[in-house]
Amino acid sequence: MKILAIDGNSIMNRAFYGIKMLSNSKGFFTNAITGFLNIYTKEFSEVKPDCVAVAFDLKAPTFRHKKVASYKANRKGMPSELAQQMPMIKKILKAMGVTVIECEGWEADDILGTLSEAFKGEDDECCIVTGDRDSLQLVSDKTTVRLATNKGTVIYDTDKIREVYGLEPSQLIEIKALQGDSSDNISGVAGIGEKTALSLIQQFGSVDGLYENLETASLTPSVKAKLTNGKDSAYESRWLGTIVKDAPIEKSCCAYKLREQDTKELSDILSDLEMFKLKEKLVSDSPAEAVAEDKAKLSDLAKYTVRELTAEEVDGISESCFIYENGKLEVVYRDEILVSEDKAVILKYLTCEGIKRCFAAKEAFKLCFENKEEAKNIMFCCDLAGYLLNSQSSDYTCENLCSCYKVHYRKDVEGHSDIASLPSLCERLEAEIKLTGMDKLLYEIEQPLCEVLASMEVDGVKIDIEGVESFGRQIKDDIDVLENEIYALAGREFNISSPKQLGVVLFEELALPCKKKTKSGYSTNAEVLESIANLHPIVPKILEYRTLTKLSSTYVDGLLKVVCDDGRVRSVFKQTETRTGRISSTEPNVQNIPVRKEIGRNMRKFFVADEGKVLLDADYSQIELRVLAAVCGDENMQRIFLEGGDIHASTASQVFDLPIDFITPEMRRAAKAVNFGIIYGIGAFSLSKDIGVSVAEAKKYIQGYLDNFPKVSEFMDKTVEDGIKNGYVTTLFGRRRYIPELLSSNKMLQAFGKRAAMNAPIQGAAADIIKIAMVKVYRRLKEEKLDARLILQVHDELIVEASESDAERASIALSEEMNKAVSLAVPIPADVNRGKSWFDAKD
DNA sequence: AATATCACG
DNA sequence: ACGTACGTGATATTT
Repeated sequence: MKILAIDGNSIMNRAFYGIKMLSNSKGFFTNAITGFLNIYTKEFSEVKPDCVAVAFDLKAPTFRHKKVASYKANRKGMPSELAQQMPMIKKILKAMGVTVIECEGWEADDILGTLSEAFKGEDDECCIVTGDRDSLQLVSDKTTVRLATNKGTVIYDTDKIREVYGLEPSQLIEIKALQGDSSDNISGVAGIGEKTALSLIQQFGSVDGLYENLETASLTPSVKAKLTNGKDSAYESRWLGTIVKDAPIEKSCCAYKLREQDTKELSDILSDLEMFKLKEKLVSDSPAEAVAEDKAKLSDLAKYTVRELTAEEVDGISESCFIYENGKLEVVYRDEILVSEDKAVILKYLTCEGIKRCFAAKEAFKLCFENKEEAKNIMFCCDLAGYLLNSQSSDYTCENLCSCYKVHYRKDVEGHSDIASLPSLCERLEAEIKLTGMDKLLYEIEQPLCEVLASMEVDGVKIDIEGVESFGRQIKDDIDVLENEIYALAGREFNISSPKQLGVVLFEELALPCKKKTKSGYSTNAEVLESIANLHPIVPKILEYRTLTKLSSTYVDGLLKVVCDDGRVRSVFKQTETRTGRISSTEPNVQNIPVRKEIGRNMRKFFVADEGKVLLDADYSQIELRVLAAVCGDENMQRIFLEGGDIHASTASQVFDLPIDFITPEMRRAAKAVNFGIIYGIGAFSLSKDIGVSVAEAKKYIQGYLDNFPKVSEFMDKTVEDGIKNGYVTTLFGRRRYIPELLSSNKMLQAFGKRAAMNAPIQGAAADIIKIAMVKVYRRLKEEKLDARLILQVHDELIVEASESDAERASIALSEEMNKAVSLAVPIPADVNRGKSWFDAKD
């Protein structure tokens, strides 16, 4: 009989620290479980054992055992992120049919020792899997130890031990007796370390042998003295370090045979933990039960037939779900799955009166717009619902949502699993949305917005390609010149874009002071370079080189790569990407086109209006601060906005207690930095860095600010408190953000969680507001039948392309709808400008 | 695939 | 003693 005996605590520990933190939507950590099961399956398939046991330490021993005293004394409580995973892994193992052994008063390695002793018969074999070198003493011709290390498993048999230590496995105990082991609270002999212990045992064979010959041995007087003094301790350590081999556990192999897997239980636990990859791996490992299970379930389920959708029957479809992707439409209606790749049929379906639920509606909206039609009666979007329910996830596929919300994923319907599962998934998500009070958010904001985004994506924005090309040529010439100047100043050629090579040139060859390091070397970011810019002429050149290459590769080349044949770029606006509720933009990202620096701002000259049209640019001013003033209820802060003054100057005036005319630009800058800092969950250190004052000074500013606006302080405290209590924080409009980091035992993560908790209701509410504004603007422009369309969104800024004749009315519509998007305790004015290019339309 | 950097709100 | 503001996406280099 061959047994696989695993040290559960040790492997969980190794997995926990070896794998980056993973947590599911509920904030439950799963990294140790994942790591453990990966190691388990790998070892199982390599060892091919007849039976398996996983041993765990059990706390709170009720009767005396030699190690009990030291056990508690020297072991720090494991972090809560790991502790919470321990009961789960035991449950999972039990469901897998694996024997879990826990024995009060004995540690896991004692259990392993006992098992290795029990499996010493002629045909027996014991493979121990652990991360703890202690267990190496158990190695014999019947027992191997498979040591889990950072670099994979290392197998120790008797020969390997001899090779590595030059000792027999059992002599490892003797080493420990002399050397000790601080992690196990074993003292050993004071002053004897690894080297000495090894040479002594190699020479004398054992602790006994050593002390018997101590008088006559040729040892240095100091070592002799240490040994004499530490004799008692050596024997005690030897006793403590010896792994027990007679723990009171079941010793017959029958007890450790794999039992039948409880597939349902296992699959439920893993779904609950949202560990879908592992579920697939483990559950499909026992096909017999899984298939039987699926068959049983199948008989209760609707049997779908699949056929082509015809144009004639479309109008008769009263209530259905659909998925439209890659030109293919799938509809589930009653007990049929209807498919079509015929554009006319698809359009007829999307524009018909029937009520529709769907997955990823944007593509369908786009198809309609491209054909001058409008999709009708799309009542529910699964992906958007899933996003609202948990914005942390990165995967809103049908299959994943089914797993998260325990909806049976219909793998049985060949090639149409997603659509076959959609009706149940919709039902489940609708209930969940209602339960969480996010109905309005979904039905009045996100879903209508989806159509707006589709329209923006279809329209795109016109690019002055020749303008970009000529700007690019100009920049590339400048880069060439700079490159040569830099090589000349450095005295050699190197890759300026490589932070690694640049670091060597600056901080070694030119011996400039290195201010900061990254984990792989010198930090060479702009902040560091600016601080040493006046120490060597090469540094400003490098900064300029960076600015220009960024412009050239990301903006000039990057933009030219994505313009369509008609000279417009069509960014993808992603609606389920950010954790705060903002939308994001890709291919190209139109939300980070340069504006702050003059040279970069030129790029905006090439985002232009089509012939006969103009661009209208409307942006909210200080929307986030206004949201803060409104939600925290601080009348003092609200009054500043109601009076319509300069918010930064006014806060400066209040915080420094000076009339507004006495506020210097310097003071205003400081107040502005504090205002931003407050929104981000401020820290004195960062503020001090930002405005260049001492940390103490920064602290005073923050304190002064919070004293002046006490409700801001209260609001932040309350938000964090709610976040800890509920696991999530919400915006004014009910949007949630789950923040599992708040419950972390890692101080850094927890601090991050607090900042995120303070920021999310502000950034999130601002995102909600502009989304509402977008829907309103979109509807208003349509209602007034204006030749004007929303084409871009940059978080607090909307850009409309309008015909010259309708520009004035569109401009009014834009400003009115943005101003009255929501009604808060403070106004939210939007400033509108117009021009032939984005550059011109800014102020 | 990860890291460093830098563009935006 | 340590790290140090929130949220994104694209690019080049290095592993």
